[in-house]
Amino acid sequence: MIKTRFAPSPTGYLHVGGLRTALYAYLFAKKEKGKFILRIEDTDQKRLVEGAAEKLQDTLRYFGIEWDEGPYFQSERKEKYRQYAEKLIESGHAYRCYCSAERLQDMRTLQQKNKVAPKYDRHCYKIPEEEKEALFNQGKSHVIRLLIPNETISFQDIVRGNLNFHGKDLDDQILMKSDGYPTYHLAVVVDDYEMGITHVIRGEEWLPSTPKHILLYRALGWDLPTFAHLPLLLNPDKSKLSKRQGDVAAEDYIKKGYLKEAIINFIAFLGWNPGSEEEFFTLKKLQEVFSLERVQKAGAVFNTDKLDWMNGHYLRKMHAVDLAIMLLPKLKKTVYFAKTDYSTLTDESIKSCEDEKANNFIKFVSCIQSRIKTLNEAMEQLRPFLIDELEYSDLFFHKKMKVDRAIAIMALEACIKALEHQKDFKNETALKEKIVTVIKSLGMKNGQVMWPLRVALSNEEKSAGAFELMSVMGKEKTLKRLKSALNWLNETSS
RNA sequence: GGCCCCAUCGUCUAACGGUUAGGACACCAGGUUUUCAUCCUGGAAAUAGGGGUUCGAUUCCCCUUGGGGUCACCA
Repeated sequence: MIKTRFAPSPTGYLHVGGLRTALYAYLFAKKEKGKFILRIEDTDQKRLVEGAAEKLQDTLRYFGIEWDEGPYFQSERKEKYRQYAEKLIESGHAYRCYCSAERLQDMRTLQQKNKVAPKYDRHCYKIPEEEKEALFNQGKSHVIRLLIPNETISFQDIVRGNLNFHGKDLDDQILMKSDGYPTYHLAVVVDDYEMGITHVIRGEEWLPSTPKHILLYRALGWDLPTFAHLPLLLNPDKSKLSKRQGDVAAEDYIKKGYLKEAIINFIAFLGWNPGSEEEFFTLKKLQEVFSLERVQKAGAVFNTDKLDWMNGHYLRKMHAVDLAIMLLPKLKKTVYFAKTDYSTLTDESIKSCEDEKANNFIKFVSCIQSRIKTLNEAMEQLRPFLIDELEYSDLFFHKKMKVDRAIAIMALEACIKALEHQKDFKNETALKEKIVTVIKSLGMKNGQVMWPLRVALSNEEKSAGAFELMSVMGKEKTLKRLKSALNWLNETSS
């Protein structure tokens, strides 16, 4: 049976690169009707972050990536690694090293000065047996190192094909640290073997250490799993995706108002494609079509332009009621929302379209639905519906549409005049007719009236349409807003 | 620096020896919506360079160049 795993170390948050690795490992397991397990690699006591393991699990679950087994914690399996390490010493594949950090540092400095690859000089391997025994009996603090044989190491990788390394280029890797914890290299091999992992799916940054793992499998007499090293996610400058150049935590994108469906869909396509021109895939559909053979070799720049577009698509496809329910808790966290008429809304009232308030709210949401790329944008565009006073800005002026202060003032004055005689504000068609007359009588272009009008009503670059806004707000509020916009235009002219 | 990996429009990618090198995002232009957005139509935009192999190379091989990863008692 196919079995994959995701094995993050709990250092704080789930990296988007990690999310993609987890996704691919999960999708592959599901596609092959196998199992996906979660293992927490917490062997570095110095880097442990409180609560990180729980957060990691929450985030994975949020995205719908559920594991069939685990989470296993490596810190709870210490004894196991120790036993295998001892076994490796007995079979001559590993040895104890008593070198101090200072000696190692000096050695490396010298090597770097001489421009040779920094590598352990096997000092402790070469010392006489009696001396080794004496050191051991003294109980001197030590590590256990893998004795790298001088031979070629070859293996197959699903995405990269046949790969060759040579032992002479490899360092005698530390397997057990002096604190009794294993290093990643020992722990990953032992666990992948004991947990029956058939496919090791991980990032390309692990490629250089894979030969060491192969050596361990061989020394322990175990069959090799299949390896698949995934291409890296990149910064715009093509370096490995890093915190420095943007948000890298999966939660950051949730916070920014991206839907999990969009994030999953987007990230699945960074390094993989289905071979067709279809591009919208749910997690479920991905489970049916994913294959490691179609994984890209080259790294992919994490460019969120496409994520924006994709998120907009998912947002537009949502039912307005669902979107409204999704937006409500976010609105409740803002400072202004509590002061509005809508502060008493609840999920239930929206869901059942209980009263006028709920219905209005849903209407607001559907007005802006086609104009938003993220939930955070939705919050911006909802403001003009909810609050009374807008704080205007130079948004009124639009070069391309030839709207300057004078034009805006003229347009708004005429609109106010025309609308003052309008009784029925519910009827958008009637409102439209009124404004058309205004445009004609002024002899202006459509945009020269429509732009300042919509800005006066919404104060947003993108927002619900002018007629939608007027009909939702009603006469009194519409005129009040237009007048205050006119005031602003007059007052700020100088 | 040693070792390793990679290389198609700005970005994500398709084309597993024969295509006018396709799609998507972003960008630009036009249309619909008498506005912004949505939506529709169109446009500009790529096989890093040089050698082979072949009747024919984006595709296979080699070299160069470029980029990246990795070389810890971190994962």
